[in-house]
Amino acid sequence: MATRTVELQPRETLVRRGEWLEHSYYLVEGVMLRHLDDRRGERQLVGVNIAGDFVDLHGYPMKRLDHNLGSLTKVVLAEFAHANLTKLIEDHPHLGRALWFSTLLDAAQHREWIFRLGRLHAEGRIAHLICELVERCRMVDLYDGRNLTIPLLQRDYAEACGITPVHANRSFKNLKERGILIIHGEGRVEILDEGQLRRIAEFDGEYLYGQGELALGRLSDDQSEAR
Amino acid sequence: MATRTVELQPRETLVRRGEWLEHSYYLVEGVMLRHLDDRRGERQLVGVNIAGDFVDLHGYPMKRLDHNLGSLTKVVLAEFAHANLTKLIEDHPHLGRALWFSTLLDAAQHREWIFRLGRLHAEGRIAHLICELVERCRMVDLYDGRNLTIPLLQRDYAEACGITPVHANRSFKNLKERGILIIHGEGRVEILDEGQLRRIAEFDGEYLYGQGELALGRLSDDQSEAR
DNA sequence: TCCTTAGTTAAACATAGGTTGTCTTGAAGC
DNA sequence: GCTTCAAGACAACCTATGTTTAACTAAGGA
Repeated sequence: MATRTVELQPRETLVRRGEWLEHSYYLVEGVMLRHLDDRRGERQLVGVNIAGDFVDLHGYPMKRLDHNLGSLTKVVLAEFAHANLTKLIEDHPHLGRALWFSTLLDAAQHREWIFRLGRLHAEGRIAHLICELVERCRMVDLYDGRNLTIPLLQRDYAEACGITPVHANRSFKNLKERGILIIHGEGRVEILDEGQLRRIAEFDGEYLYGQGELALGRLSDDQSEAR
Repeated sequence: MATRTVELQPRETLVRRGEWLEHSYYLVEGVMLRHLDDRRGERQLVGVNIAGDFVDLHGYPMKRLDHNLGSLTKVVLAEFAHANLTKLIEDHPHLGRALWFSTLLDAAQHREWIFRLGRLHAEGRIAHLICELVERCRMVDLYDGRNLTIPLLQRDYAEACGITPVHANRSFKNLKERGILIIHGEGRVEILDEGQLRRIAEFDGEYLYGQGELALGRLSDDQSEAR
């Protein structure tokens, strides 16, 4: 059903805030970042997408995006025309609900990001973000049990956590001294003590709705579940 | 189509995180708050709902909520059974998209809350929240051009903005001294200089999708728009 | 080899915001 | 009338985080 495949180099922009859309994109491979900019041009990340995410499906009912969307790594995207989605949903209402559900996962993640920024200190915020990414990578078999291989720079962690790069650096240093994790070059993060990591993050992965739901990645398995 | 009407007294809980749901509620009158709790029981607000909002429609595709939902004021709710929504959507796919859209408005607001917490200082955060509430009240004719009449306490502003009540108090004092707004008792906020308020909030109301969209409040007007 | 650049590390200092405690006010109850 | 309580105001002090600047490292190009 995809109309075509699109590829982006690292750190390219796919959609800008306010743009009107007639297609949505499914992320086949790579990592993408969603962000808002403040008046001085500083970015606030509002989401990270990995392979298997429908990155701007909300652009289908909303018709334009309220944030910017770009690649972190080299990415491969499958493009879907909104007109085709409309037809699909009218023919298969349960698929419509599955797509709806997948956009609500974003909202649930957003709420957890609000919690992270509002209630946690720098180390907890970084820990929480890493817990989320580990958990989501685990769900799609991109986690080897020890290394998170999403090539975010310390600057990116700072932009996600509402802190400065300098302070992100201080925090990573503390986390390393406490034996919790080590950030290596090229953005590889080695998790040494996931239990403690989750504790300081006050992390509870329920909001990722990992089990028994209409997860998009397993769409084909659960048509029986619908209705 | 509503199965029944539900009323709550101020500061009562309607749904708790993790609860399984078979109904969703449309807020007919009053104000509701959505929040997550940290380990010590401190609350982080993740949303404010006013009359005209479908407060937990995302509980329909998701089947359970990842956050708590309660009343701020006395509220009147209309209850909709999920089974009825399913039938409605299958019979009227464009209504399905309108409902989907309304849950995506939440997500857009969440993103702006992330921005607020990540990029703004205390005064800007409070200003941003007030701008959002003013704008949303204006959209449903609940704003008189000068007074925001949502009875949030300074404590509530603090819980929404990720600061302490003491610091919220300091910030309100500064905003008053700068001639921007005055918070009166019982949560009435008098806006003195909306232009400056929006400036320090870096506020741009685009994300509320106020015009020309499938706003739920005008569902009946725009069936022509659908499809 | 040298230079450049991006990313990171680090120290010194400045400030926003947290914490604690005290005081005032007004409403609710007796 | 008196208490009690919640909300708010405000001051003193402390800590987390921001800011600035500079140094260090690794990769890549000339």
